[in-house]
Amino acid sequence: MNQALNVDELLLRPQDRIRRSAQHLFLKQGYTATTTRQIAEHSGENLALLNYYFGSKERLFAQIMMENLAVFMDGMKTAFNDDKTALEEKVTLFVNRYIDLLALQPDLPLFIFSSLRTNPLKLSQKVGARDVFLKSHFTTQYNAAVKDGSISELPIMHFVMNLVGMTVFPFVARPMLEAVGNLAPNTFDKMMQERRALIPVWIEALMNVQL
Amino acid sequence: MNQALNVDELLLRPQDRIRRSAQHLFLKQGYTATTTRQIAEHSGENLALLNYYFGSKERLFAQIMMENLAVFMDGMKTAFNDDKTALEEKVTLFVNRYIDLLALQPDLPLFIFSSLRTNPLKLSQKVGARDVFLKSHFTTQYNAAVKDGSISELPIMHFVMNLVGMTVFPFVARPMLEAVGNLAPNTFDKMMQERRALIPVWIEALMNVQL
DNA sequence: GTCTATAACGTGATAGAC
DNA sequence: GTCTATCACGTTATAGAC
Repeated sequence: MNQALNVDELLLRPQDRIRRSAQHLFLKQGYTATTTRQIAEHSGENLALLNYYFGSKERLFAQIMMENLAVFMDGMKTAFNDDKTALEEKVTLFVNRYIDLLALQPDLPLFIFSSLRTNPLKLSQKVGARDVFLKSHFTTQYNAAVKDGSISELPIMHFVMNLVGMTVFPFVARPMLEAVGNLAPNTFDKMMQERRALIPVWIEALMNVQL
Repeated sequence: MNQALNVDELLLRPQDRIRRSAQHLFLKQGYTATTTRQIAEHSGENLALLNYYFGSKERLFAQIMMENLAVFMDGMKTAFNDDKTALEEKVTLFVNRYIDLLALQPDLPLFIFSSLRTNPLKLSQKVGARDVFLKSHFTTQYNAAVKDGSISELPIMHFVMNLVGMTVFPFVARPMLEAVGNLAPNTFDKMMQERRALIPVWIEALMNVQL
């Protein structure tokens, strides 16, 4: 009974263990600060298998990077493309989905933004990202609401900056926020739970501000 | 007249040129991705001088890091500690100051947040950061305004998350925002200029939201 | 597929001449 | 103070045995 491995662990192939360790280390430390030796040791696999399965460190990173970008984008996709929900419901869906995701993967946003800065995506991949948002049901609804005057006139990108900023930014700036606010260990997580209810109310207020 | 160096450049000592190049490269690439050889070459100085003047790459980085953290914090300090201005004016000061700063140094926030994640500051330095905010005139004003009911009741850290999120976050997420919004090259900068006037109005609306 | 051993190179740092 | 030359080591990647 001192068997530490569970069924999942036993079923994992070497390439999956390597991928999982790469995911963990790249997100925590970034590309250059993570060595192939660290990944091999952390995964319990042989160093040479990394190149056998993935070709190179760079190709392994690209795979991890794209998987995570897809996960990050998927939060937008599912919240913004349901054509049965109203604008306000989509905002609530978005906020809850991202706070769920980032509670489990708090390093995800900083990893994505850092990686995008040094390693900008090719146009083809950007186009995917663009369609997820600009061609979403959300965008259609938003622009229609502006036009019929039910919300104030404001370019949708300002709206997105506010929504994503209020939801995602705290996870990026967490150490600084905890320092300047002298927050106790659990306080940050509690505040993010409070923000599930707060952000939608704030966003609605912003949509009605007279500019 | 084909002399490219100006007076400033001529007056710079070797240690200053190294520091300046380190500043440039560390902010763009981060600690591990920047080599001492890159810094030496970029500065036009000899590689050995880096260790002669700064002891090690790590000590050079610590110096750059603390200078930049001080610059970043100073934006908060000056905006929040003038005891002659009202709450709303302090918000406007804060927004303008950070948009000015980050227009010149767009990589600063990502550098700070990445560095703080992997290299958390010691308590003594955090205490400095804490006092800058928690003991500021702004905090006193805010808490008084909550108490007398002139703004809605909300822990000040939620307020800060919103203010800093709306102002600083776009610079962190810029590549992603440009991709999802399909923004033309100059559009981002124009939007940030628009936000100088928008954010204070939004913040005031948030302060009056009934929760 | 998996391993050991090693190649080929880049890194931070320093000894020692000037 | 400034330079060249070099050390000692860690890095990614691969050849070749099993």
